[in-house]
Amino acid sequence: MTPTSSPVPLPLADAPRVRADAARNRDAVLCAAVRLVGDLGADAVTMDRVAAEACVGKGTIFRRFGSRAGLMAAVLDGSETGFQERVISGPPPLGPGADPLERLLAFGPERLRQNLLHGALLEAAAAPHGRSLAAYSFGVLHVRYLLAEIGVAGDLPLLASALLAPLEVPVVRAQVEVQGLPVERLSAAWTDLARRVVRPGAPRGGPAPA
Amino acid sequence: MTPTSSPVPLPLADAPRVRADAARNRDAVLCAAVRLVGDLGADAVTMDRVAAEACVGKGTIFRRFGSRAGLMAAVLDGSETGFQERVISGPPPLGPGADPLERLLAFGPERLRQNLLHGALLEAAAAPHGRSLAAYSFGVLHVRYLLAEIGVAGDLPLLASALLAPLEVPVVRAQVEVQGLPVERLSAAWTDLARRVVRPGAPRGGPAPA
DNA sequence: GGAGAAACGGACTATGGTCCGGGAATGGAT
DNA sequence: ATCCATTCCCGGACCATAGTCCGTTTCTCC
Repeated sequence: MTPTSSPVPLPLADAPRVRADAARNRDAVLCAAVRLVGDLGADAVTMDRVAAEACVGKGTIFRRFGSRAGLMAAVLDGSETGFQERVISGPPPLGPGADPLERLLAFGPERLRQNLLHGALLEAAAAPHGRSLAAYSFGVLHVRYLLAEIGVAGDLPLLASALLAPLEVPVVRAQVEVQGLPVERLSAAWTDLARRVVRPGAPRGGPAPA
Repeated sequence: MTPTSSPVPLPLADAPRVRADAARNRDAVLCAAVRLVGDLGADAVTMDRVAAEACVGKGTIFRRFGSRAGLMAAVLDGSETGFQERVISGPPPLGPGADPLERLLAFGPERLRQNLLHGALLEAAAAPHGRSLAAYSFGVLHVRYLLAEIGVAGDLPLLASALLAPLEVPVVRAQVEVQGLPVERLSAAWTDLARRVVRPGAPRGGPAPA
């Protein structure tokens, strides 16, 4: 797929040469982890199990992925990348081509669905305490861009973060799984929220801080 | 059962009589936990340490508090109760007596401060995955009430939850401790958010502007 | 004082994460 | 091509900690 004209995939400046066995093991571990997560669900997967499945020592996993969260983040990477691609270059209204407001109103429910779909995995991939940083910061960046495009004034980074916060996995999980609210209702409430935030009227909002 | 007219303070219908030693141990454990959390911080406190400090077996702690999170919730209880009292019956603008909007705008920053102050403890008190249910549902209830009082129309429970979500400990911790944003800026952004949400203009939402 | 129920406590298990001695891959020298 | 020195990696024993289990102890009520 990648149009690299070189035999080895992009040595990338002075990338410290990766030993062949290391790469092989990394792949084996990731592969085993993906399979196990698919079969048993993220929170039933233990590191020892992954190690055994990949025929690899436990230490190897931790050296390559740092922690359980790191491994889960790697497992998650595929679908998360797909999501980001759909946002960046997919068809409207999620992708470019639609009005920024439309794109925003499409983004929330889509992110919500994504969060519910991969809930366990996303939580497992969250750093010790906090959300999965990569996924989160992409969302903030995108929403912030859309808000600017729409012409919203104010502290855009924090406004974007505030719009994303109600979609966080623990929040929506509690609402859906504990309170039993239907997903459509969450979606509707979120778009309502977004419209309220975006709605013109300049409530105050000083000039955006640097 | 029969309304037992016993001399002990409020047996509460048919409360199963609590054995004296059980109560004593419970107190000892809680006391030790409070002290240790105060001295070392919530995440340096292990169950074994608490057990040793309270001169009690580890099993006893788990029987009484269910889990580490349960114990931490009990430790947290004091300050959380204090916070709720200030909201329910304290002086304005947080307490009753001020306009609902003023109360709302006071509530957010106060909750924010509370969350930053007891961040570690609040996270430790959160159930396996999710927020501390008691604190959260109180906040939702209160904000929901204020929104109704202000005359906001729409899905109030979810709107309230959406207003509270950006104040969640993991979110604000990341913003303050990782990104280094000043607390005042978070406060300002939240009140801006609240004003936007409350601002009249009926974007759509449900009918019944009460 | 005795019977029965409840609680105690610490050994035990499960799991994430660390450490370090042994060993293989790599690149250069012969 | 072979061999050697270096470097990095491997793997599983080891540790810390949350949570469970069950024989023993202690309380309560009659």
